[in-house]
Amino acid sequence: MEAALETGIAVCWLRRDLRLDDNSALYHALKSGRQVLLLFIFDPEILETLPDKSDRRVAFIHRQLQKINEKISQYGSSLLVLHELPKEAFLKLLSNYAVKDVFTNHDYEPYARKRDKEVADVLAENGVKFHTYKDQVIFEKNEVMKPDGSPYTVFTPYSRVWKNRLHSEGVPGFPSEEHMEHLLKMQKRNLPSLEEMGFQSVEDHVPEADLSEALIRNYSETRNLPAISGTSMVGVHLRFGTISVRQLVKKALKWSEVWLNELIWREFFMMILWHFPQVEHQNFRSKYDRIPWRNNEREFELWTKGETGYPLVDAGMRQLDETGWMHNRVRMLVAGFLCKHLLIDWRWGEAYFAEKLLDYELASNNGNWQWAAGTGCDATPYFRIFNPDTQLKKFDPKLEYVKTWIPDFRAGYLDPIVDHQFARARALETYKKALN
DNA sequence: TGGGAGTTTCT
DNA sequence: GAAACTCCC
Repeated sequence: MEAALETGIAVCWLRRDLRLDDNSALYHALKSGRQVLLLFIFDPEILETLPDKSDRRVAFIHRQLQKINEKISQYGSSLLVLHELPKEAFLKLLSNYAVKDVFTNHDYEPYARKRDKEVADVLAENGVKFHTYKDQVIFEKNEVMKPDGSPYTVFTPYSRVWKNRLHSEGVPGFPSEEHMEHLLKMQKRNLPSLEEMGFQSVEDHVPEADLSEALIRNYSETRNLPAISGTSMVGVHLRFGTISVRQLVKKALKWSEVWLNELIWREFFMMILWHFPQVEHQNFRSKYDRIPWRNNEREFELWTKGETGYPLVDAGMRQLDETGWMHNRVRMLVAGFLCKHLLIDWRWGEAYFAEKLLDYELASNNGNWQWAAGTGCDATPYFRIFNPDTQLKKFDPKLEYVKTWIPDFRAGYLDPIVDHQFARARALETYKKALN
């Protein structure tokens, strides 16, 4: 390749693709003909929004970067980890290295789009080429659209087109792991410590993803039972890119249509956020702006603490607080309970989940909260209101899950903070009046 | 990827 | 009296 004759290096900027295998941007960087410097930037603008300085996600990222650094030291290279605003980090980088190209993978969130635009401008001003790639999804942006060119806002037709397109195109691979010899040779550097960045190291104990054939095949049967380990726990790994979504889709195609649909829901909500970035703060359906949320702070606090008096709701909220994870069936129940039984704005619940969930992902969290509140696209209708006791009988009849997270649970338990029948009637009345 | 309430049907 | 069905929210 001609580029190999020139002097100057390439930079591969990792963000939420923290892996060395099947990484699209890394693959293209390593094949560019230049030596590749691997870079990660801890963005203070993001870190300062995290209220908990023992945040498990920061610890998880830090640990993953250490693993990557260890791994590439075997190739005589090192990860460079900076802790400053990305724009400034790049200016510093350009003054220390003869950078000719920067490679990175697309990030679709509103803040990331703004950040990447700024970095692209800085690089352009300095004559550096900025190459960006699709990596975290199978189909992005405008790739799955209605025949008239507008974005889908209903899941089922979207998923149909998504699947057709996948079958005709297949799943691409980017075997970056086969080209590691093109990493820039340099002395191994240490990462800034968590403490230096204002955080504390914590046990993150992120569960390993279970990608076994048996689990994925049984997923459609076991996924609704919170007492069973019937879910794959891939959320956090997809969030930070420690697993390639392409590898997951290959397994889904072989073993489970239902599990594949969950992966498509993820892309559906990412597509929605791309085309309708205002949903980050606003109802997808503006008609729902008229709902007079009660927003009772005391009730919200009881909800967060898992003291609503409804066992399955409380067990879920306690699991979330203690582990940073909640079973999906229970997520739907607690979200519906907050919005409908308590008439608290979905944004409050969304913000709480964003703070607590290890697998927090803006597009999915927002999409699913708006789904539960009825304010979103393809959302659950306002009159569909979960009965927390019925859900308990259906999905945890032996109280196994409940007793795991509420060890002192007894038949009496707490008095419900609100009577189901009363709350149901109130929600129907409130929504109906607002939507008329 | 509901549930409540009323009605009919099965036992 | 439980289970199935139906209409409505």
